[in-house]
Amino acid sequence: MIERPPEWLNPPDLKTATGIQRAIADAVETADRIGTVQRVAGADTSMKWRDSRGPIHAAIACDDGTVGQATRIPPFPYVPGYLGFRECPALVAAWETLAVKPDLVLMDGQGRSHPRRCGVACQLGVLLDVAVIGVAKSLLCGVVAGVLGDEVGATAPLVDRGEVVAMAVRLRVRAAPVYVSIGHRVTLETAVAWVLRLSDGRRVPPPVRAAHEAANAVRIAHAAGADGGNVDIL
DNA sequence: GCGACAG
DNA sequence: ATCTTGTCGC
Repeated sequence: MIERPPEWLNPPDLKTATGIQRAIADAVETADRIGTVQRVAGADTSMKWRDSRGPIHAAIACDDGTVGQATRIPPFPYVPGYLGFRECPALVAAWETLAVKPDLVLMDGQGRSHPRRCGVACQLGVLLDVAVIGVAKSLLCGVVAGVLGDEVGATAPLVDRGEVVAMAVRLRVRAAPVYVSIGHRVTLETAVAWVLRLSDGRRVPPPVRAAHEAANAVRIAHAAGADGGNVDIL
């Protein structure tokens, strides 16, 4: 049984990055009651449109406003089921630029809800040895069992080949759910509790949004030559 | 064989 | 994933 968090956050000022950062910090203040987590971050990557062989820009956005970032050339184009092998090199490099490491990371993508039960969130968690929760916006495998309620906070299990591999969670009314799954060192129940705690009434939780924005910023800066065209090829 | 397919 | 323009609702 999953307990609903007692209170919801006020919507942040979405027009500014500081608004998002405040939302994350506020959420962590009330969320650390369900664990020993001190610092939360979001992780995401960005790339040029229709250029699945081009550089991958990774960002890890922490709740204190610091951002780890890196750019890498992926070893192969996008193939469903192999995303972790494309994104993890850049993500690990971004992690290494952080002076202070987070205790919990919300990764944009699947964790156990993967054909071989090892999505990008699992891979990242193992490589970094840190707790990771997978937050995906669409499905790679599995079907939602039963009916997902219309209300914010509604959940329904995602089943693949007889296993519950994730939980569909509605974070915004009249919006599609996100799929929360185990990444690393966290149970599905705890993962869902964290996502609910960190949510602010929008479809995607603030840490993932912040990481998305940060990764986009890295890509824009790279395109403008602000990084001197620096790309470490692995 | 056919369709589906995170980011 | 990313790009672009327009429309709808609070």
